[in-house]
Amino acid sequence: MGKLLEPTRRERQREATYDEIVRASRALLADGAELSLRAVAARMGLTAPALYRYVASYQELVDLVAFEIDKAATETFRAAAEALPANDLGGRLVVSVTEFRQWALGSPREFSLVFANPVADGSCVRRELLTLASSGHLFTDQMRALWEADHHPLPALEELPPAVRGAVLDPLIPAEVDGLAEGDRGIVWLYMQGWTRLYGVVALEVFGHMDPRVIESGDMFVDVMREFAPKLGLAQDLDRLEQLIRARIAQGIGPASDAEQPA
Amino acid sequence: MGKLLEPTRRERQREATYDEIVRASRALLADGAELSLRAVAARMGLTAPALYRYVASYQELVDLVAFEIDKAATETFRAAAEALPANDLGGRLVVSVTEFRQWALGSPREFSLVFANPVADGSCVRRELLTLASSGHLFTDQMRALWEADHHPLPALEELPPAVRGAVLDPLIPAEVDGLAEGDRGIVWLYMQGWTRLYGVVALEVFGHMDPRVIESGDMFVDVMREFAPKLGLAQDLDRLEQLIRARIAQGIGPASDAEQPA
DNA sequence: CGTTTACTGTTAACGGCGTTCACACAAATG
DNA sequence: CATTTGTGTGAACGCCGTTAACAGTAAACG
Repeated sequence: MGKLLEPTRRERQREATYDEIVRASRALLADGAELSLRAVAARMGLTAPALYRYVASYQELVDLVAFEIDKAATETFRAAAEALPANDLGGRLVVSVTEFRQWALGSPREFSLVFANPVADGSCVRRELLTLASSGHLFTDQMRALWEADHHPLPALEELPPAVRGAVLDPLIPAEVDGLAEGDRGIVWLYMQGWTRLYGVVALEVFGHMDPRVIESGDMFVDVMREFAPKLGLAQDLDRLEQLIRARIAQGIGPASDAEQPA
Repeated sequence: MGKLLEPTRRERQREATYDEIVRASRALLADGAELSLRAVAARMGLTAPALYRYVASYQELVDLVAFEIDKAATETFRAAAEALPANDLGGRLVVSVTEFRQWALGSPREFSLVFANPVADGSCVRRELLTLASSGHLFTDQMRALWEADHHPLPALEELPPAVRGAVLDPLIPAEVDGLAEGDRGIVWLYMQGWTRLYGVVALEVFGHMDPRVIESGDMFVDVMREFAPKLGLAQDLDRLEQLIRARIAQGIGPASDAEQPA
């Protein structure tokens, strides 16, 4: 395995084709069309069977596209955070998850692809996708930075149920735990709790199983954030954080208004 | 429109066919197969176009089946509640939602059909479905009974954000608010909060976007319940309620073990 | 250099899907 | 009785994922 350098011409070409597959797929979704092998192929100017040189099945295409969509969306969440001062870690986290919500509401098909795509049994490969989710890493990194700055109280390991203790010691979720003392692994449980709360509101809102007026105002989202933030040592910041959320919500749904580089 | 009595022979026949459509659809899902017009028709011994005499489109079939599945599942949630004394309203609620979780984990396709089926724009018809959800009515009825028994504190109307105030005064969710003073409409906001929390854990678990060990143990579900129960005046009952949850979880996934009448 | 190999694309075809249309037949209606 | 209404069929259209056999072109090798 000694070909680290110099990707051959063919390899570059192949990589470019993968990129084009992803671009065509995203364009399809953005146009409101269904994601299908045939449609992607047609958009690329080739026939459906050709795509089988790159993905083994439709599901694999979905996984590929979902991964890349999550990755690209995460960059917008990160950008939103970086509009705030580097020392406002609470604000950065809150702004990122709010951007996540706005993205989800504006891109429901994409959200479903990434986050409502049953991982079911797919034992090996799809489990990795869970651990590799870009957005997950962003949020957990932000939560960790927050804790390392103020060392707010964490759930104690010995208070956690056995299964949770096992899960936080050997995490299967997208979280970086290197250099984290075992005694501080309670923070991983906070990751999971936070993600559960966040996912709940956003999924419910995206699927429309909630009063439209509450979706439109974002009040349930704010409510969930206010309830969870104190666990991250942000109790005294609640009102300011709510203002940050509402300011972003007021800008409307979808990407903040910054487009992507076309080429 | 004066034919209230005596459903004609044809009407009875038609109703029976609808029943058979639902039965065939549920059998299909239970067999792990996909729900499709052709498969349902084949299972009934007829051809696909014939189904268009009963549903206008595939989506309408899905809506019909989803509604009936929710209705049937709700009866098992209710049955679980009624295994407890009539005065243990907190226990009944907790046991019902636990049954809901176990059902969801054991019937992921059915859960997705009912609760992850984007309601999106379908302005008129599908909105009604939201309001008619049987499970929703069960849970909100139980929460209301709980409040009427002990009058635990409710969020005050004037503290609620304007959009929420509007939503609780004229609710679009499956909740019975007749005979509920306007000043007590804060309970509707509790409905929404509770449903959001519950939906979050369960959907995340069903879609597998959570550490499998935490799903298996049910610890996140327990955590969410413990966090929310105090809002229903159940703070002093937490440990007992957790025992109820864990007892049911220990019985395993799926319907408690009581089958349905084969007819 | 030429030859062989590997890669990338094609066309044709299979079975399945939702959906439409023209048509046949039985049952209720007058 | 004749007529309308309801309920089914068969054929067809255009999608879909997927497979198989085949062509051409670029890289790799002797």
